[in-house]
Amino acid sequence: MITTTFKALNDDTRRSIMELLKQGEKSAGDIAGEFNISKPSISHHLDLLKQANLIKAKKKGQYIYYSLHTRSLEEVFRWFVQFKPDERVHLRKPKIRLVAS
Amino acid sequence: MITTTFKALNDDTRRSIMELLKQGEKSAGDIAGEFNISKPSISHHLDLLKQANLIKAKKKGQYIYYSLHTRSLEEVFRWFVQFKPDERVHLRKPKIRLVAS
DNA sequence: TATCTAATTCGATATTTGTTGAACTAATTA
DNA sequence: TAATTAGTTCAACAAATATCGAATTAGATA
Repeated sequence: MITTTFKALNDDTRRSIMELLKQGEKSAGDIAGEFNISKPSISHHLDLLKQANLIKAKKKGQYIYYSLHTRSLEEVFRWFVQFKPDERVHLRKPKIRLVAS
Repeated sequence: MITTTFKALNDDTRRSIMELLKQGEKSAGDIAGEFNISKPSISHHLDLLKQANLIKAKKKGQYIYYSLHTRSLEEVFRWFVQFKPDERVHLRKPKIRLVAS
């Protein structure tokens, strides 16, 4: 649901979490350590991002590692494209591309 | 501010208004007529979209016409691109393009 | 001028959202 | 087994948000 995705992205902390995860997977505690916010609050943010399929969780022992899962970003991407009809946008990497400009 | 843009986009009615305006400029009353929501509420939504530079207003007599103003969509677009590094995305239409796939 | 229409602003309200400390679950370690 | 650690869930609360009817502003028209 695109509503869920937009809701998840409508928060500074959550967008920062996503940018943080560009570095690779991180445990919930590591993520919480980067913000001046309580762990329950971070846990809640992670839950909303997970609900929106923007991140995924993998449990390892007593740790839970979170990483980017940008599948649903494509959906939002597509939503934006409708407003920019004169621009060519590739959502998928083409097999062969020859571009001259 | 990207925060303002994400906030503006985080609402079904406002996203619908944007899609409606793809047809061209419409007066506030015309827009309100498309939704089962009071005019004050629509007026508020239009204000938030305007604050985010997603639409612009032009007064003509006693009417106010709203139309798309997708400049700030580019900013959000760019925000998304950072999460899709292996895909080529053109925000601007290139002068010449030869593509084979 | 008085009236009508288009749209916004105001004031109030119900709902949603972000936040916290405390309690809880599950895995590790002494 | 008892204690520790990582993380979530719970309950409560403050702030933000969407909504509405009423009041207000501004332009058009009789």
